[in-house]
Amino acid sequence: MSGDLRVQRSRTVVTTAVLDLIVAGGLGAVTIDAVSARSGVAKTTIYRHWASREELLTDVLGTALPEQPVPDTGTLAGDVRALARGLAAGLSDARSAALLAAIAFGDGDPALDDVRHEATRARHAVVRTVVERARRRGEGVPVDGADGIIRSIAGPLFYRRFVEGVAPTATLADRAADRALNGTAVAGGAQ
Amino acid sequence: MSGDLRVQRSRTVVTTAVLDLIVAGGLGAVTIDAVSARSGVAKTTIYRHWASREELLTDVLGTALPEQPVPDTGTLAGDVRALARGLAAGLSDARSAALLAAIAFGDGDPALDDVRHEATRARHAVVRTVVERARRRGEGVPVDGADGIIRSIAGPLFYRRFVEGVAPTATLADRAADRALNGTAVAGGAQ
DNA sequence: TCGGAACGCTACGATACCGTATCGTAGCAT
DNA sequence: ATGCTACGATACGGTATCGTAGCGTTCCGA
Repeated sequence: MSGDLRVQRSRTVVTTAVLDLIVAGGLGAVTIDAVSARSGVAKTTIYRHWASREELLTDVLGTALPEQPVPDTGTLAGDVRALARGLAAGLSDARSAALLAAIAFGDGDPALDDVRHEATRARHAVVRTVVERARRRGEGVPVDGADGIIRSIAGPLFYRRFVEGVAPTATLADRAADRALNGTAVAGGAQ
Repeated sequence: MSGDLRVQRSRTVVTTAVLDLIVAGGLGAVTIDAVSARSGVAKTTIYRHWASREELLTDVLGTALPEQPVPDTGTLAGDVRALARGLAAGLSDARSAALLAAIAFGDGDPALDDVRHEATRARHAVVRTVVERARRRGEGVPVDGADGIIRSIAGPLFYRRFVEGVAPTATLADRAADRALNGTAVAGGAQ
């Protein structure tokens, strides 16, 4: 019924070009003309598949970030450290770092806020899972819970990457994980 | 020699308009036409004082952030907590928050990198001063030093404000300060 | 094979922005 | 009072962007 290879090809090629442009120059670099030039797909064809630039960006931002595997090391400390290292690795890769920046900060266009927030929420869900599991095991958890851990990990790593302009190392990730768990009182556990 | 009130007035009115626009819509909202419309100063006059949009933004970003007072509570913990609370307060004010975002993240235009980095360095200097003073007192200091503290404070607070979209509270600041100092091994102190 | 769908190309109209030119007006200093 | 300087208004050339129209070409599917 709808197995036209041309359609599939156009969509994937355009999507890839959008990601490339985000990596190269952020969301602002994603103009339809630039996408057309980079992908080799005619501008008219792009508009045949997406009604507007906003819809194209929404589509890409909502689907481009791969599923985050949930670590299961047996302890909250181990899981949190794994998550921190995973994020540091992601931020060290130009492609995923640019995508994370686009999702986390946007470009000031409120039209993308919904997708961005949804994608952010999905990223955070992994941490919530890990914390919830630790609670069920009876482990102690920081008083500010998963949100506190999220900010204590993503905060410093994002700051390193996007303000200081340097890719965070595994050592930095470990320090962030360390602080996330040991910096404030724990509660709810058998300690 | 150069006490023309008209010049002074034009410059201040334009500068204020630029700040207003940054608050309202980020660096991207600062177009010369918008500045002219908002300030009531003719576009030609703006160009008589600043050679280009870039020069105008450089000027404003370089001078708009007020000097940060250096806390001196007698202990590193007290000083760090004061700094964290100060930053949280700054991020809770729409005006300074927008300015901090502009300085920290920019808008992708590399032409502003120099000012932004210089302004960031100036902000960080306060933390370095506090840490250096603690070292001279013989206090223990986290192994990753002032940079680690900076990231552990600014990271979570920035994340709260610019990713989660919520103004950080004093409680959040205290937790960040707590984690910044207690999360990782200390060194150099008499303990 | 052949009809319809998808595609590419080019050219638009409509904005928005930068930075400049022109020209007349208003205010400052002396 | 008068000359110099700053200012305002308007218009302009140039570029970039969005999104659309027209038209011919290519390819998929039945």
